[in-house]
Amino acid sequence: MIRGALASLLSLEPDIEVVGEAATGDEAVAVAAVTRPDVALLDIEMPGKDGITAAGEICREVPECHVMILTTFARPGYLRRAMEAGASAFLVKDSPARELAAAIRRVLSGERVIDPGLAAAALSAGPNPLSPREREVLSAAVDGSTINDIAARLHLSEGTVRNYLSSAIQKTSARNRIEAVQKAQDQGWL
Amino acid sequence: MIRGALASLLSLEPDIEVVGEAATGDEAVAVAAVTRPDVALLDIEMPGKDGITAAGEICREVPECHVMILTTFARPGYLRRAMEAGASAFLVKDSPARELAAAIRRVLSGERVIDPGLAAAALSAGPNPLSPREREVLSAAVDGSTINDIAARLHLSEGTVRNYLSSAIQKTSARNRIEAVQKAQDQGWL
DNA sequence: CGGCCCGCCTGACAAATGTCATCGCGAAGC
DNA sequence: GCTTCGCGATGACATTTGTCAGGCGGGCCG
Repeated sequence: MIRGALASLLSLEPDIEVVGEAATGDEAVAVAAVTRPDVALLDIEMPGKDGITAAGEICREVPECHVMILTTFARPGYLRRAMEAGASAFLVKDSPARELAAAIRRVLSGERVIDPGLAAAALSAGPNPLSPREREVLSAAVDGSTINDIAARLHLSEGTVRNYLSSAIQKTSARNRIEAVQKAQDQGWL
Repeated sequence: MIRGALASLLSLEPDIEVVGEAATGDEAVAVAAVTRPDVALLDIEMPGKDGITAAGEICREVPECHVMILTTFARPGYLRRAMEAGASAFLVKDSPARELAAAIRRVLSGERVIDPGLAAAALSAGPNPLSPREREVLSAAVDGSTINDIAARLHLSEGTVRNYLSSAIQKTSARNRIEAVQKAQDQGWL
């Protein structure tokens, strides 16, 4: 519904034409490859491939396309990863709707559009401190799995999983895995 | 942004006029009390007062107003509580945008609009099995607090908190508090 | 009025989780 | 070729968490 509503609204702008829509990340990449638009506007949380990896693929396969990220959550790590993937803009959904068309025009003219406060937060927070393995284990813990489940799923020993969780807990300065998961998600580290 | 976009879109319909917008639950109640609209369209997850209690208050204070809930999550418990609060419609955001105006017209003509599949799920799932105390404790556990934190915050003994959590875990047929919290939230029981 | 029942609270035990010290192994540097 | 360094893995210990078997105390029926 949201996507459709924004598309309708953007179509009303005289200088903007909506050439395609997609519900998933993979679909977005496929549609962009065919329609070769000037701008691709992506959400991050989507079924299937997430918006950031989709952004990377679109940048690679359709180099003339400016990729913009529009997301609900202003997480520093999201911004960082979006930029590394080659995005030209990073907008959060709580800015007024009028801004969207304006941002698209600015991106088309070659500018990069980023909320200054969020940029500062992303830089001051520093890069993701979690090692790949720690991220993997922490991600496997989000759904409330027990240590044994995680160990089985990742083909690790029980104790190993504990250590990774423990170090993730310390790096996030949390008191247990639940807080660690939440803080990591807040930062966009997963 | 979403609210603004939907408002713009609805304003384009010849027979619909948007008379007010609000960012929080309390604001929504206040605006409705002043503008006395035919229809109030509410989200559930909002800062401040949540949409369901706001719906109840609007129904009480502005009886001629039809309250509609538009939410991201199709949770049975949400639907149940919305209906108990007096809502006339329950829509999820993944239906197409065109449906929204149609649903508003149907509500105005006195119909109640509910997704049939969701209604079935809400009825077959039965009512919320958690006692008030269990809900309270489980809600206090969502942010990863330790048992001691919860006990202190709720002025209970440590062991008591454990028992409530334990029984909540069994009632949700989960394996630990994390799964219990997730399942309860899925059902809209918190 | 008395007993019964049920929701709420407390204490002891078992299992899981979190912490620490240590080891193995491959990559980077000399 | 060797050393050094750091990530990944393992095992033993303290703490937290989950389970269970009871204790009040207030409402409902006989």
